[in-house]
Amino acid sequence: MKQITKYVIKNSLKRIFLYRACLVRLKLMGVEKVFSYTLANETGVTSEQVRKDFSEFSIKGNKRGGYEINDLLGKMEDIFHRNKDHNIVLIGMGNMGLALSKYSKFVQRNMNIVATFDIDPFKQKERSGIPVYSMSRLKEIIERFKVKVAILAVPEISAQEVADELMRHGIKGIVNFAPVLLKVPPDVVINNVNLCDELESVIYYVHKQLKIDGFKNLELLYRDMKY
Amino acid sequence: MKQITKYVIKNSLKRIFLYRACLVRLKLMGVEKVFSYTLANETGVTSEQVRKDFSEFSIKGNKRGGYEINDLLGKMEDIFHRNKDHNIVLIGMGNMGLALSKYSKFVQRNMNIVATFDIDPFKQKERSGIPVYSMSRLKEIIERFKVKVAILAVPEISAQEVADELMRHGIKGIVNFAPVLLKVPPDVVINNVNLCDELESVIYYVHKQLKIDGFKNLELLYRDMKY
DNA sequence: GAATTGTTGTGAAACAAATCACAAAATACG
DNA sequence: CGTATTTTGTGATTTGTTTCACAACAATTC
Ligand SMILES: NC(=O)c1ccc[n+]([C@@H]2O[C@H](COP(=O)([O-])OP(=O)(O)OC[C@H]3O[C@@H](n4cnc5c(N)ncnc54)[C@H](O)[C@@H]3O)[C@@H](O)[C@H]2O)c1
Ligand SMILES: NC(=O)c1ccc[n+]([C@@H]2O[C@H](COP(=O)([O-])OP(=O)(O)OC[C@H]3O[C@@H](n4cnc5c(N)ncnc54)[C@H](O)[C@@H]3O)[C@@H](O)[C@H]2O)c1
Repeated sequence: MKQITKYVIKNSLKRIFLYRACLVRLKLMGVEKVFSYTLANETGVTSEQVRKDFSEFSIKGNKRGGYEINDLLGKMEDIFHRNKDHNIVLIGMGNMGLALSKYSKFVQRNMNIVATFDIDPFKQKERSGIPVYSMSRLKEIIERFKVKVAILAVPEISAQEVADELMRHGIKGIVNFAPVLLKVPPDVVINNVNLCDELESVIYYVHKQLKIDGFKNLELLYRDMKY
Repeated sequence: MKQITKYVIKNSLKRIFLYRACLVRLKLMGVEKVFSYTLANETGVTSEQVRKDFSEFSIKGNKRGGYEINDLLGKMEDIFHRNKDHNIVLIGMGNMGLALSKYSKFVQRNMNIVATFDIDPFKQKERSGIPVYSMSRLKEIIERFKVKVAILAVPEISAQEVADELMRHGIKGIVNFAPVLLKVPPDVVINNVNLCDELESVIYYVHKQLKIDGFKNLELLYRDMKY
């Protein structure tokens, strides 16, 4: 049965991403050990939060000694299955698809866009090193590269239809840039990225602050801000 | 004092966005009234949640009669300050910036990218109808158009420096695509969009599901999914 | 090697969000 | 007009998350 299953990324997981980015930076700077409050300062959370998050993912440090950055990063690689490569397909080579296909950070994190697809024959040529195929080759490529995750950058109107096809071929996770809620069975993970909403919510909070500043009522403001 | 102030968009606000998108669709289909459970079904939440959210934003319906779609949309326009236009600047006309500058949905929602900026002289010409200026004209444009919100699509390394400049000229909200935590005073709203993390977390949840499926342990799975 | 210091790890407490349960209101129907 | 039905709105309850407080422990000092 297909239904709407919005996927909400847990805050603790989001924070783990922050810690990792921070650890990578510290490591580059030659640092070898961190304390929970170091990470806390760098990422804008509290040190208890850091330790609680680590405990959720069963990461242990040494009392008084803090955490070994290498150990931590190793643990996190395990958590995120980063020890192996992940093959991704990207559907829709329009403005957004093209930008994403050129984004080097994906590869740096072992996420390889192995192929991209578009319905438009004019777009079906190699672009920035990654092949652009016609939709008819979707099944073949997904199977060949054992792809489980797709990026969907097609127009709103086609998104559900394309998602259905992806799932027929075994895709289990979709990052969806189209501003629609896809209907999928509960075992498929959908992560909706809605950039209009992201921009609009900043406008919302900026306006709220401007208004509140006028009233000198800071309490309300901080209730909606999290560190 | 500059510090890290991550901005977390409230879940209730995110849901209001969902409701609105749904209402717009229903209106196009000629529907005039909705019940909380209609919206709930369409957006994958519960009907109590819909009503609680509405009550948070002091939206009232009529008992038995449900809600008038036009009323609701009007209320929401107020909430999001959509009755007036919002001028936005975009810094960094690389891959991502170019895609964003061409995105028509921003304009449809009264968010106008009035100008874009890039440090690279080769990029400083008109592109897809929007002017691309050199950074030296930032102050002038921000003041002329009373811009309060910016989109930041410059490389990681320059992000903080550019953010500082934006804030010097009065910018109060930033949608930041660079994978760094910007240090800003607490009255500035930062919304970090980290697409690597978004993709990686889908991989994370997909893997978790695959593993859990093997164990036929669904309980754990659903604890991390929210509707 | 005992006392001191600094840091982790985690139960308990406080806080926040979602769900439940139902009274109140509006409408429909006999 | 009164009874049944439907849906809202919201207190009460449950569930989830963050912060607090401190015991446990490792390292350091004397
Ligand atoms: N451009 C942006 O900055 C931006 C920002 C946020 C969200 N989005 C969303 O991302 C999606 C893509 O946006 P865009 O600006 O790249 O649009 P676009 O029109 O430039 O690109 C869409 C691409 O999808 C292809 N396509 C259409 N139907 C298809 C199908 N059935 N199968 C395969 N390919 C198909 C088209 O040929 C085109 O190349 C849209 O849903 C849009 O709302 C875009
Ligand atoms: N391309 C993507 O799909 C993608 C996805 C997610 C995040 N991002 C992030 O978005 C940002 C931009 O990515 P991109 O792929 O467009 O990179 P890019 O290199 O294509 O574009 C960056 C642009 O910023 C300009 N620039 C550099 N320094 C500047 C400065 N000090 N002031 C003004 N302009 C400056 C450059 O001239 C260039 O045009 C990066 O931080 C990247 O990590 C990109």
